[in-house]
Amino acid sequence: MKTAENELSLAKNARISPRQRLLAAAAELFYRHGIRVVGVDAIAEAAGTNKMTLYRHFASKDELLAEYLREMGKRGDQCWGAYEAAHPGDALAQLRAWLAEMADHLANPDDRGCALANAAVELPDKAHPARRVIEKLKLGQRDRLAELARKAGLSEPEMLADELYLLLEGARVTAQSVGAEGLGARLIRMGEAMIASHVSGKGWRVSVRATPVRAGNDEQKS
Amino acid sequence: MKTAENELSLAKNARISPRQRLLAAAAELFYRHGIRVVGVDAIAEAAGTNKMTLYRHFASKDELLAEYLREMGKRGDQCWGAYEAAHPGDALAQLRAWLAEMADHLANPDDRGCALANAAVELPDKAHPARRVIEKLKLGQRDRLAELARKAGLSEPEMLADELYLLLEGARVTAQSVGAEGLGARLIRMGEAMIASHVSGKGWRVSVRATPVRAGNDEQKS
DNA sequence: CAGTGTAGGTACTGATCGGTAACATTTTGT
DNA sequence: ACAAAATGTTACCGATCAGTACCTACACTG
Repeated sequence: MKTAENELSLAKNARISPRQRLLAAAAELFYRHGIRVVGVDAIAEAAGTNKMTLYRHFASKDELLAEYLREMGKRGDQCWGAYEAAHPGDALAQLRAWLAEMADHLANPDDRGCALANAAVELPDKAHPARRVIEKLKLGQRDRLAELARKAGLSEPEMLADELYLLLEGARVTAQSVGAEGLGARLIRMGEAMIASHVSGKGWRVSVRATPVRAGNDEQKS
Repeated sequence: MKTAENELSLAKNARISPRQRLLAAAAELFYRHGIRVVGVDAIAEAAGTNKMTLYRHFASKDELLAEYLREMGKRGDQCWGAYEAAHPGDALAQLRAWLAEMADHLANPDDRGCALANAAVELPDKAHPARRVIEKLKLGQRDRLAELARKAGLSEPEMLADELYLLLEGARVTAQSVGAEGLGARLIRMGEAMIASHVSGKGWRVSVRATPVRAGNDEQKS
């Protein structure tokens, strides 16, 4: 169904290597429908090719999955690069840009949360090779946050990174299970408060001014 | 493997109705291994019965799944009852007991996070009947938090409930994707700080003291 | 032109899935 | 004791799964 646009976007017509088409199709399907529910046939068909070509480029579905996860990690890295480009040298602004974009993602009804976290939920076997990829990438994301917090001169950067990270993960998973009603605004408010509590002084023992206190309109959309 | 105890706990020997045995087995397997990966045959076998009996009690796997989710909701309710019993009338203590127990769950290596959230991740189709169950139960949990916060006389109880809820969800999902290393302590620290910021005054514009002021036994169990 | 490697296509394996039919057996209520 | 209900057993259905064998078509390189 609706293969029309897919045919145009990533079918063989385009001069893109089958491998990349397969990866793009796998990313789309894995993220949208889940890992276990998507079969290799469906991926090959969505990529405008067939199963044999898939198995010529990837040793197994698990390896394709690992590649997909690595790709998602790279995609996240590119986002960080964009923040760096938008606010060169201003680590704090980059951090806040990240927060704003994450809140934006929440509002998107097509968003299915974090691909890595979802994959971890679908792969309970901790010995699964993809789990190592997930762990590495997730720790990398947290380290990015910590590095940014450190560059911004915030106190206890690792602690702040953990706080922001937990907050974001909670928001993303909550958006999936109960919906994203006004969650973006709440995420920003809480995240800004966390950042503010680390601007100076140490730890939580500091007065926190979250959002501009203007009462009344705390539910504004992005 | 290790069917010995299972045989004793939920096989037909025990005078438990097949329906309850099936539900218990489904809960165990769904939670431990995931929803899509566990087949009805495996559930029936783990319950010491067979597929036909399963289908005589549940119209479909989806309905069994919905019942399983409702059961998890009930189980959570019983926890709340325990907090109420442990700290009768003291809503704040109940809230903190909840936080401590959640932190405890994180440390358990067998913990697989929130069954409802995991199910939501495995069921991307928002029209799936189980999604309504998940949403209702999740909102119920949040409302419990808000009610407790209100009873404890904390400011902006709904806001605090959201904060604690996001924090907990983030911690649980993070424990699954990257591990629970020292996460329980961090959860308690952040949660206590959130609660403290609502003890008086309104919103974030209040001085926050993270760790409970009364030094000594802030780690007390339920 | 010949040779080589990549891609597409078809058909297959063996296993498992959710769900059902038909029948035998056990438990239960009275 | 007897009938009715609940449970157990086996076999089956159509669909789908991950993965493979085998062959053909094309494009590039010499």
